[in-house]
This record gives sequence, C-alpha cells and structure tokens, in this order.
Amino acid sequence: MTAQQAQSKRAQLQHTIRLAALEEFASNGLHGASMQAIANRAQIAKPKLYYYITSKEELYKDILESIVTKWGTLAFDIQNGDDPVAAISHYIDIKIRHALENPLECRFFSQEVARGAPVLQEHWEQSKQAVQRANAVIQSWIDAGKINPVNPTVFQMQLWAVTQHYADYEAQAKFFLDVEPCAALDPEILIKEAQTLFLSSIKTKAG
Amino acid sequence: MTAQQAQSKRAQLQHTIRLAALEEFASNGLHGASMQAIANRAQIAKPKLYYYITSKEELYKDILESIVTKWGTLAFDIQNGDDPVAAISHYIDIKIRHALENPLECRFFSQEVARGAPVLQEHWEQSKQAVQRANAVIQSWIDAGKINPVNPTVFQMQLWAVTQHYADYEAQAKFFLDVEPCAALDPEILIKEAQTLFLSSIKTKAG
DNA sequence: AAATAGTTTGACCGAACGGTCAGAATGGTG
DNA sequence: CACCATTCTGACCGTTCGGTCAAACTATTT
Repeated sequence: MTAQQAQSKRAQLQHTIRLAALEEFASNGLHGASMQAIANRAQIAKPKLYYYITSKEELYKDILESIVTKWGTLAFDIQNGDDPVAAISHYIDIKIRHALENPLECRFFSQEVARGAPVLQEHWEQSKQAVQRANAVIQSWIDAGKINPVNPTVFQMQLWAVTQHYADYEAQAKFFLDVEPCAALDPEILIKEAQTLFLSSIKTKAG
Repeated sequence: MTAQQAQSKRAQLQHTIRLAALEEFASNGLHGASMQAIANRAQIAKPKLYYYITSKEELYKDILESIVTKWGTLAFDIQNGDDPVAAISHYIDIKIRHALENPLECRFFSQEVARGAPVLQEHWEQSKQAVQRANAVIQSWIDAGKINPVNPTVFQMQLWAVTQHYADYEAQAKFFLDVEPCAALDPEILIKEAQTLFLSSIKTKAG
C-alpha cells in the first residue's frame, strides 16, 4: 500500500465516522447519541473510533463547525442585488434542494438550536452579519418600491422556516404527501409552491 | 390534611413532574433525557419520581399523547369554511401564539419527528384525516375562485413551518431579533408578517 | 393507642455510558 | 530479515444510566 493509498483509506474512514456521527447526532442530539452506536454505524470497534477522534464533544463541535462553515457559503447572500424575484427564487431553489439532499445536517443543526444552541453561540455573530447584510438588500428593494414592505429579518426567518421544514419534518412531510419513508420527496413541487408563496407576497401592485 | 387537599397536592406534584419531564425531553429528546435530571428539575428524589410514573418511555408516551390530543383540538380545522382570509388569519394567530406560549411542547414534538417519529406514528392517521379535511376546504376555495390554486397539503405544511418555527428555533429567532434570551418574542409582529405572507399569496387578481 | 394506608428515601442492582491502555496485528523501510 | 511507525482491539476503568426495594416516615381511620 502506497502512502497515498494509506492516506486515502484514512480519509475514507474519517468520512465514514463523520457520517455515522452525523446520523446519530441528528437523530438523538448530543446527550442522546452513544459512542458505541456511532462505532456500530461506522462498523468499527469503539477504541478504533477513539483512535480517530478525541472525544464525543469534540466530534460534535467539529461537525457543527463544518456545517456552519458550509452554510455560510450558501447563506441568503444575494448576488442579484437588483432583482428580488431572481434572488429569492434562486435562494429558495438551492435551499430546498440542500434540505432534501442533506437532511441529516439540517436536523443536526436544529437539534442544537432546540437545546438553546449552547455550542452554536460562538458562531452566531457571523451569521448575524449575513442576516444584516441581507436586511440591507431587502430594505433597498423596499425603498426602491420593488417589493411590498416587510420586516426584513422576519422575512428571512420565514424563508428559513419553509425551506428548512422539509428536512426537520421529513418524516411528517413524507407521511402527509404519501411518499414512502425510503423514497425521496420531490423537490420540484416544493420549490414551486414556496416560490409562489414568497414571490406573490412581495409583488407590488405596480409590478 | 383533608382528602381533597391530599388529592390536590398529588395533582400538583404530578404537574410538576410533567413539566420537568417536558423541559428535559424538549431539550434532549427521549434518549438524551436523564431521569435523574427530571427528578432534579422537579426537586424530588428519583425513587419518589418512580412512585408517580411507571417508566421513562411511558412518561414520554403519555406526554406525547397529551400533546397530540391537545393539538387535535386546535388543528387547521376551518370553522369559517366560506371565508379563506378569516380562516387563515385566525389559524395563524392562534398557532403562533400557541408556539410562543408553549415552546416546550412544540420542541418536544419536533424532537420526536426529527428521530423519525417512531412513537408518534400511531397517532398520525388521525392527523392525516385532519389534513385531508382541510385539503377539501382549501380545494373548494380554489374551485370557487376565492383563492389562487395551490397544492393544499404543501400549503398546510408551509403554514405549519412558519408558525412552528418560532418555537423550534426560539433561541435563534431571539438572537436575530435582538430579544434577550429570557425575554419573550413579540407575537404581534410575527403574526402580522405571517398573515401578510400567506394572505397576499392566495389573493386572486379578481379579489 | 393501635392499626392501616399512602408517601418518601437511602442503598442498591445490572447494564450501558464515555473513555483508556497495553499489547497484538499490520504495513512500509532499511 | 529486522526495525519502526501506524493501526487496531480485548479487557478494563470509574461513572451514570433506568429502575427496584425494604424500611422509614406521615397521615387517616378505628
């Protein structure tokens, strides 16, 4: 085995562990997750697991941090500052697809927030800056008469709520939409309906 | 101590236990909750706790059942079948107030759903009937041209997502809205913004 | 006062928890 | 082959887990 192969094998195992931990934390939260269960999911012995991590809390913090970092890049970071319809449509599109494709990350995150976000708090300041930047853009749309007036922060939370919902309440959504638990939700209809909801609410009578 | 006083004291203690368990389960889920922690929150010794309950799972199921029963009565059970604006406005009003006043129940519920709703599943059939009844009403609004066409089930999930959000993500919402963690969110603005969102989306060009 | 019923608790159980460690296996390098 | 670093694991640590029980305490009844 070459050094590259060994490194790749190691990286692969680390990825397997992260996935196993993500599953366990997303289902049961920090306190409810069991290291034995994570080891079982990763199909390794518990001491082997501890060869690759330092502790339960560190593993939890690492995963949370990587989620926050990743999400920072796909925040409501409006590129098309002058076109509200395009910006909001695009955000809803990528956010719902992200929720359907990464439900574990989403539920991990909401588990943390449900606990009062003790670990997350360190990372919130940067999120707040993203929210405030978006607030400024939304406010400029309002001032320019491009959209009906709304509370920009509340509007962003509504966007978050609707898009995140299909990850957090995946089991319920599948049940109500008659989708088999093993099958995937259809993103197209959810995206379309969400876009309809938010775009018709912002449209001015002039537009 | 009279028999009535004893009964009342007993009922009061049972209520204290339920509240302590609700807090613990809402924060940490079924697996993450500790019976010792529940006893501590209720300020009683652990064997005393077990004098009033049978087991952790039974306590969890009892609380979940009482939540589902209570929510069944305030479901999207449209009284004003002929007035979509009034029906939706009223639903948003009571649902957001309920979320702000009972965040623990809401988070208990979403913790259960995040796990895949293993315990909740028994109760879902009745929820589905409520959803389907509401679907019929919404469809009748569409057929009568009173509202723009939407997918009725998705529309209900969007309503649920936005209203439930302020309980599930209470910590985040307070942070972004600059509300102290100990203070309460202002229901009026959240209700108003939610009503604006959903009512402007359903309004027909004719209306 | 004695008997009875309901309530509370210290001490304890086996199991599972997060985590450790010495040593066995494994693999690349001289 | 010997050597060394990396990877892996059986056995184990102290603690906490959900849960029990006999005994003590309190309150009501006779």
